[in-house]
Amino acid sequence: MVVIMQIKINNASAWPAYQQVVDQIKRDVALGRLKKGQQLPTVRQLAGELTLNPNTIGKAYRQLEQENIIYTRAGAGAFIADIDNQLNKSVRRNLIIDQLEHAAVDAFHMQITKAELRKWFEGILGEFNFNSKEGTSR
Amino acid sequence: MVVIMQIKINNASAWPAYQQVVDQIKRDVALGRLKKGQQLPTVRQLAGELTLNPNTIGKAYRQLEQENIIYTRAGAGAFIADIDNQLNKSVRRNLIIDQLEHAAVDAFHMQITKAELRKWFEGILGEFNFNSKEGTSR
Amino acid sequence: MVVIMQIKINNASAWPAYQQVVDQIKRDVALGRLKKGQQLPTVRQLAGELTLNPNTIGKAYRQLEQENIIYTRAGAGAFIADIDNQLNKSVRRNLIIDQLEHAAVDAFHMQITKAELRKWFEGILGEFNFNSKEGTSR
Amino acid sequence: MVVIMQIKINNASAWPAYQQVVDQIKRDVALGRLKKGQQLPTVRQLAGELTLNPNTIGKAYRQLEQENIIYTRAGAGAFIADIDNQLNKSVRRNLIIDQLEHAAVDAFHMQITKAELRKWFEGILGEFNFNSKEGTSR
DNA sequence: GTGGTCTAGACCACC
DNA sequence: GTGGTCTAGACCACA
Repeated sequence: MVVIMQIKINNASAWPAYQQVVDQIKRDVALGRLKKGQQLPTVRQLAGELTLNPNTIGKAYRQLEQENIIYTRAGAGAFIADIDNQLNKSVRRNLIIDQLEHAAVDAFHMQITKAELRKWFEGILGEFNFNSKEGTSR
Repeated sequence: MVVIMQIKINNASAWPAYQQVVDQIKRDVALGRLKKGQQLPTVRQLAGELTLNPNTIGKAYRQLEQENIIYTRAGAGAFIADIDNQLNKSVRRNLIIDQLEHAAVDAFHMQITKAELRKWFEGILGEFNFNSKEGTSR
Repeated sequence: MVVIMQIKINNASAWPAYQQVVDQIKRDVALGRLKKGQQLPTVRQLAGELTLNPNTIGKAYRQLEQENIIYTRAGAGAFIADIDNQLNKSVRRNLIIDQLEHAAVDAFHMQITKAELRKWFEGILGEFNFNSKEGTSR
Repeated sequence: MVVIMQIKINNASAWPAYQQVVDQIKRDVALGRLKKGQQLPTVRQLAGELTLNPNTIGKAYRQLEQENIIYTRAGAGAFIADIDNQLNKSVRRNLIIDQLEHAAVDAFHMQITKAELRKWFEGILGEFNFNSKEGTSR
């Protein structure tokens, strides 16, 4: 009943392990691999698979809960939540724009052309089934 | 001869101070506000302006030097370097794509449409004088 | 003879399921929807309706009995009790004041005006048939 | 330079220790005892005073940061943030109303009169300097 | 069984 | 010095 996750932890990464878990679960939700109501692996189970401490997974789940990506019920498990993150929109909008600008700055310093960067960007957008007035446009 | 920097540090930001300095200098280079050969403020001078510890500025300059954004000459100061970051292109390519994807994931969770995200992205690209039209500028 | 309950369990809520059952029954008594002597559904019956574990309902009933909101008769069922919670009044007084103060603190951090908060409070009081006019009703 | 806190932890309470720390700091901010920019005690210092583990205090500080009550800077300390919690307003509005209603339900079961409950409520409001169009009205 | 809390003690990045 | 991350292992409430 529990989903099989395809999470990989890079110990050499500058990002903390719990953050990598958060990011990859958010990504899986965005890509449609995880859907509303699905149960996530238990804390202990995922900790075992990734050879991390259960506390570390617990921290990741707590952060996901706070972002309304999942909800957790002690004694029951952790589940993908319904999407309702209209909140904080103004704050997060800036975060997203910051990320895009940051990527553009780095691209400049690598002498990447706008055309190339655009191509990468469109490639990523293509992977998502956005809540799109664009419906079947791809 | 020394450039006047327009750097602002946000103490409440999640990013460490030295990282904010690095990012804003990289951004100014990318936007053309800082050009090859221009001298940066001394560590102590900039530390004074931003009311930061000189160690913090020193760390920022060291990172910029490592990324070949600036070069430092003992007894002379720090200067904007010529662009030659062809080096670890494949590594950085992935970093940029990661950033773009990360932004897209966050956008999904905010229920932002592809069209809107594309608009933001183009807006950012518009600010830069990218190599596309300046292929020979170095 | 058995009352039809209008209880809803929110799985995504931070409150445990048994607590939600307790709260809603207490609320229904306070609002006059449930009256002295009325029989509650059996544990199994309510568990079935709410798709919860009978243990969970059992725990809720046990807590309600302990608070003298209901009484249970072996072989007969659970019934709404007469009000006689004069007992640990001083203890509970503090609990209520704590709740009110907690709400006020949260309201402050949301920059809600006193007038607005007062309006909400009066709105809630209006729903109840308090003892003020029913002094002799028991 | 660091504020002296008047926090007390009740080990017998049903509330976890870290939650009690969060609540009391929020309360002190709301009551005006802690003001924008003030530095909080260090994690280790407060942990020592309350004979709790530094991790427990760290958890409390992290939660306060997420609620935008404070901001923390590794290597510098934790500070009271500027108020800007306009976000989540609709969500939190319901939380506050839930708390008020909960208190009213409990008061009913204690046979407290509306007048008495109102008196308590006004007593609490009196302690706060709300961002009030009521200015000096008290 | 589940997740949540807490402790003890380690190591790291940042200032 | 600061806070942040992580581990190991304990205990608790909930389902």
